[in-house]
Amino acid sequence: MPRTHKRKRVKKAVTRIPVSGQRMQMQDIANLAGVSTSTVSRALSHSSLVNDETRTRIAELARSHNYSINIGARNLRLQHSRTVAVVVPYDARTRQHISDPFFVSMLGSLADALTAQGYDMLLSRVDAERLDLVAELEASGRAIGVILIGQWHHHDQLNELANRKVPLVVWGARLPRQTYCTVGSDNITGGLLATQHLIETGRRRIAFFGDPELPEIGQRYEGYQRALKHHGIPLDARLVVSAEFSEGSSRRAVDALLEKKIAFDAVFASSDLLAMRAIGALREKGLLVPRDVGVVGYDDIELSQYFHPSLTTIRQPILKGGEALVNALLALVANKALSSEVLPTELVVRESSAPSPAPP
Amino acid sequence: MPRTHKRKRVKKAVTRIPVSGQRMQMQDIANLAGVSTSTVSRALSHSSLVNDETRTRIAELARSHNYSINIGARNLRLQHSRTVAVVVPYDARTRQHISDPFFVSMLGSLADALTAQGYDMLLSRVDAERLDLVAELEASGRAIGVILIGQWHHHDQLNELANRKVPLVVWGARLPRQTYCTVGSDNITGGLLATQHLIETGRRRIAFFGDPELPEIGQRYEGYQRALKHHGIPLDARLVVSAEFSEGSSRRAVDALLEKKIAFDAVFASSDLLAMRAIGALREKGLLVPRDVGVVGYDDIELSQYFHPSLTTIRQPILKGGEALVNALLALVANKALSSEVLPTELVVRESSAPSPAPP
DNA sequence: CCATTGCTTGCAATCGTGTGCAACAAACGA
DNA sequence: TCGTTTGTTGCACACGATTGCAAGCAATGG
Repeated sequence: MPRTHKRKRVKKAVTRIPVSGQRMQMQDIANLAGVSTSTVSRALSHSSLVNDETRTRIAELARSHNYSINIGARNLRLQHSRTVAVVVPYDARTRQHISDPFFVSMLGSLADALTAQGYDMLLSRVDAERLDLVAELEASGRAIGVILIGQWHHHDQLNELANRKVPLVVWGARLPRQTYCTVGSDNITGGLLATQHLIETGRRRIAFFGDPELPEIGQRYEGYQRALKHHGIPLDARLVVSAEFSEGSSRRAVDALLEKKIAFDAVFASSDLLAMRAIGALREKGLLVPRDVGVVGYDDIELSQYFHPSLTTIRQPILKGGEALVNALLALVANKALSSEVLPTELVVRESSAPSPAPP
Repeated sequence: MPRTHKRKRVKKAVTRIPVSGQRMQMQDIANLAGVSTSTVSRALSHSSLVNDETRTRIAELARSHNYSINIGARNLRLQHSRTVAVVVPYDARTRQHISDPFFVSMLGSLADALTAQGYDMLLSRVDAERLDLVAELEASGRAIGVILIGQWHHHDQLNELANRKVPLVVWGARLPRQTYCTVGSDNITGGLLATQHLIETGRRRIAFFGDPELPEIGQRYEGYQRALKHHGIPLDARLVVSAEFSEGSSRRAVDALLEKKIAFDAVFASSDLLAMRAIGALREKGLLVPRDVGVVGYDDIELSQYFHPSLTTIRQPILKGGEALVNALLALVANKALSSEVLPTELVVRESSAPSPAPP
């Protein structure tokens, strides 16, 4: 025998009484206007199915009672949303914050680009070792897709995410055997320009600060190598110091070179932050920039021009980068064809690389 | 005669067939487990109403099919959400970005504090002249409340928002006749400490860079005044230069003082960014810091210690600030009693304020 | 005068999840 | 044997919006 239920609930009375302090909803506007919620819905979405007079009356009521449509309910019904997740991976061991000014500028650029297209931005910090968690952001409907700032060491994890069809776009380097979409700048050319510039200002012993294991840094290192080769300067592996983004590593890098008495007359630092710290460490050791050591950074963060000496650096197109990331993600979500994008970089010459006097 | 509808839709078949590529939902898990969605819902929310064996089986199924619950639907049903909006006002005329490193660090701190409490963070940029728009974030259900970074000139608008019962917490100064809740640092003491320190290092002609019309800056200026008074130094209004946050204003401030031949031997800049730019401008004019001019900044952003000369500054407790903002907002949303909070500030002495040699 | 057309509007179902109540089964006590 | 208790599960409705279809009304044409 099938189960039977005796209880029959009475349909909720249509006339919702708007309690003071309660959130206004469509039914309330409908009551005020003497129409149904259908009409209110259509009026507010500019449907042509509503009489002009009715539409303006409803719009006026909605505004004067500062009613805003409930986004959650709307998203549920429409089966989509206009929220994009932006994820900044962090290192759980060091509890390192969103700190590098370059990433921060990128955040601002993304906020602009998303706002311009009418999207909301959900900002998330995720443990770099648990990048698989970003899938949850999309699967739970929090966001239609994910923009990841920085690929770090996690090429494989990212490939796996892409294979699982997680809508994902990454700021970083384009690598071989890559199934996810990246937007980034031309790191090889950037590294080449920086190194070439130091060579042209008379330097020969150019140190490289940065971790070439990171894809973007690796490509800058590639450019560094090419420039050396092109000018017939032998690569000295001892000049390559794997400084990380963390505090103090620039100092350790400088110390290491000096302690081992490895001569150098220039530093190509793989970020402006590293460059600035390196300049500080050099100064502590009595070495002046650019007199004793020429320095070129990377990113062209805002402070580079106010630093002393002002910093020669490679500018990454941040504004374009943000826009490109957003466009790529939206294309991906819409199932449109898309390919990874590489944006141009540019050398910005300032004081920190001024030519050194010719050796005696 | 009442309307009648002939059409009667057939109830949707209970057995949803999970199409490949379609998003997994609760009904699919229910089918797989051979139970109803009610049981799945209860199992996933750890209700004690579900048999242990059933619960683990369902949990296992959900995990292995990487199902995540639809947050939107859940929020709609539960009438709440766990998303907090963080708003960074911007100046529409200058299109100025989220640029001041201090605000950025605050963003990171907020992200940490929110994540720690299990909240999502919606990051929004809003035209500073249209702060009323932040109400929409809450009214539309996007967020349960708003954390605003910086009150700028908009005390009245913020009061109005609070009067409209918009759940809102602001990073900034506590002002008289304020109906909204603020969290901020002790700007008066900060200004006092900075100025006192410059006086103690032998300076008498101390310029103030910043716009005292802004509440926080105004309080720092108040501290500046008190320190001067306490040491019997007359206030010279010509030394107060209303530099803004925007680029180039520090340079203009320095130029203005020099052109009018107003003597000064120190600068108290109301932010580290201003201080760094001021030092750059001074150097261009041949004035050395700290030899000719002692400089103290405000905020203690990360780069201050790497700057040359390293920057004496007033440290604001950013980590505590982020936590306090989040706690205040959650208390506000829960209708708990809460009051504005003032956090302690601290003088950090570095090179830029080293004592000048005694005058001959 | 009635059929047709065009313009507006409302009914009811729907999106995916949570929960009060009812129902069923098993265990228990009298 | 039968009522009661305890533990587990399902039905049906609700959350606040959108929309296909049907229906009402006025204007129009034959």
